[in-house]
Amino acid sequence: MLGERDQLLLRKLIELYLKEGRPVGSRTLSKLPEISVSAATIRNVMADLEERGLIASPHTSAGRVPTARGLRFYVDRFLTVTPLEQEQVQRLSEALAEAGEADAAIDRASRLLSELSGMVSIVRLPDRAEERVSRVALVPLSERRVLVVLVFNNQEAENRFIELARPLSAEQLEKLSRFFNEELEGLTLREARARLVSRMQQLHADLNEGMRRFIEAAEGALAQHEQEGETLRVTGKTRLLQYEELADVARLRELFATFEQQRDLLHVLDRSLEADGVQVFIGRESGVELDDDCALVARSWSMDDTLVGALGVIGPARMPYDRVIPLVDMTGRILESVLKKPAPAPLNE
Amino acid sequence: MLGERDQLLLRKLIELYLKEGRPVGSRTLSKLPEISVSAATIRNVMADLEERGLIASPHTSAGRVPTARGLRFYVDRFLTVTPLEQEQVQRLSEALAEAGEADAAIDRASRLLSELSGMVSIVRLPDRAEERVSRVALVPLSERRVLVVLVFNNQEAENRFIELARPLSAEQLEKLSRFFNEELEGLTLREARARLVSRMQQLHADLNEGMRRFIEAAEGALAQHEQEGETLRVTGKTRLLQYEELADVARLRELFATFEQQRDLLHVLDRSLEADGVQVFIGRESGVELDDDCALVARSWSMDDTLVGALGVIGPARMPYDRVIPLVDMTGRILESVLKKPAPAPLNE
DNA sequence: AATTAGCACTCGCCAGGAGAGAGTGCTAAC
DNA sequence: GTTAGCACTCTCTCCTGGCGAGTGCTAATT
Repeated sequence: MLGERDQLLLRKLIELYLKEGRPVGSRTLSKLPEISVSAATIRNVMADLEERGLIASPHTSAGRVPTARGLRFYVDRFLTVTPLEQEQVQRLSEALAEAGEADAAIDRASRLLSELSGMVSIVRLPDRAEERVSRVALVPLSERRVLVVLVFNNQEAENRFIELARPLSAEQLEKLSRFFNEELEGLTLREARARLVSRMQQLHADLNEGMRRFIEAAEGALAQHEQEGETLRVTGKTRLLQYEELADVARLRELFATFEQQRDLLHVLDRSLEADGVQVFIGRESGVELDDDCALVARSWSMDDTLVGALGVIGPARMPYDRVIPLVDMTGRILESVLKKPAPAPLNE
Repeated sequence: MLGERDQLLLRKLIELYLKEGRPVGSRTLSKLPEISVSAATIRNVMADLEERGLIASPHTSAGRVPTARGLRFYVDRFLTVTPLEQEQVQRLSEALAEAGEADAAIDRASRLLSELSGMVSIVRLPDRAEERVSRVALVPLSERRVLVVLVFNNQEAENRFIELARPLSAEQLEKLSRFFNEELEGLTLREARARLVSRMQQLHADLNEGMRRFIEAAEGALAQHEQEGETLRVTGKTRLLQYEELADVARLRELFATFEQQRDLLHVLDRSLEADGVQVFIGRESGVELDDDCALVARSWSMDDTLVGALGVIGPARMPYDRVIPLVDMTGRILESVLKKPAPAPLNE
């Protein structure tokens, strides 16, 4: 395939390009201590590499730049990752562990991922509608107002307020509470709604007006979340402004438009769901309408041993892969461990 | 001060500028049907207006552009607002009414404000630490896991999970529940924590180990929110990319940096807290490190008759004030009405 | 046969200059 | 007080001619 020397040259070229961000010329390369051939020879090699589609020249007299394919090759063959600094690992673990709920943990993860990478982070959120209700609590607030607390997997809770047309007695509430817990436990929100509707019809005669109304209202409240349907969180868009290679308003606008779209992004993330470990998508190969000099580093994450989503960062194709890859990996790992089942850690000894 | 004709000219000049975004020349103005004097006369008037600091010319041969002061004058004296389209009002009301909790309503408000204005929206969030606990509910999830639900003002609820070192009996939980409700009702989170600490010491002897631990854990859980301290929500930053007058990466970067800072922004918003109705800050007059061709339209909003925050939009100084002002106003109004006390609307009929 | 030095060539970038277009300020006439 | 006229200024665009960087090819070298 590719000779030893050719590989070395490609490698050095890419490393230089990643560092400096400018096209690399044959003379520059020839001056490197690792390289003992002359500029002319390098030019010949470069011509070959260009033919293979690994590098390209922006114009006749501008040195060479790695193509998406070249970078891909580099990442697959040459890259050695730099282990994450202990300090960063520390920071991630603490921040995510502190967050009480899964939502909060995911939120922090995306923020930190963006901050530590200096790029945009994307996280595919688990679909709440798919999670299973483990407990329902009714908290009377006033004569006509009741708080419904939905607990999912014993890990997360959501609140819904219900306004009553007429007051309910404590016993009635008690009865309703038992009813909800018996009926809804283990169901997803979607199923729960359906169940309520069907039970209402069955039990119609046994229920009094007030309780029926309450169940109706509860059924409406369950629907609340379904619409929101935010399945992708994109954090830190504005960080992209700092990269010179993207410093062009028209291009940025396009990029941001892609983020809004979400569909494409989700699609790529889904592809990384199947694979193990960290995936790197460079340029258009991702299938996204991403600029050719953008890249996506992603990793899937699971909750309770089922895949639920993926997370990653998007930035310029010219990014420090050796640092970004372990960062994404570690964030995924930590997030997983935090979300694993009700935290088994006892609070005080 | 300013003659009738001079005012008309200033006004027309600004309207044209707002519409076209380019410097306005004397010839262009003279062609307007409302204006019957010649270009030469207009030039004389313009010289006066320039002397007063109301307009300026970017360079010798480029027509005039209103200064921040000129715009200010325009907004104060000439502006007639266009009432909001019924459809938009509808959309706002519905979206905000649907959101169950205050948090969600505020979230939607900021999103809509940004979307409908096409600019950045900023909302100063009420400080959760200042809100008063109206109810505490303990929901046992498993032997060693309890969900604590904190209800504020009967309108919002937050959840905290607590891990127990050893199981508590149902009676103990019942007792704790009563204890929390009696002790904490009407207190802010900060006060609640303090109270828990002091009561712990007083009652030390009367409590058994498990309950003491639980109270300790609860006290820790209360602290969770205090750190987050996000007091300002900025939504839709990337919309600014579409404005030509800001289409410059360096400038955008600065702007975004200002948004991150928050301190300055909060300061300006606070100024609008004191005033009634919608406030307009143009350019640097806001005191923010805002570009001179940015403006802020803001309005304070209250909850239960106490001022809690402000909301508004930031965009190019050349914005359609006649539409933006009523939009900000209406959003504030609707948000207020939605957050007013537990919604009195009965659910069915 | 592989490597290298040499050299003509190409292209982007920048400075300088010319011409067009827009708008002004001033002056003199109305 | 208003207006027409005109010289002037300034930006913008297009063109031009170096310059520097880097290439591809060829012929000489090892």
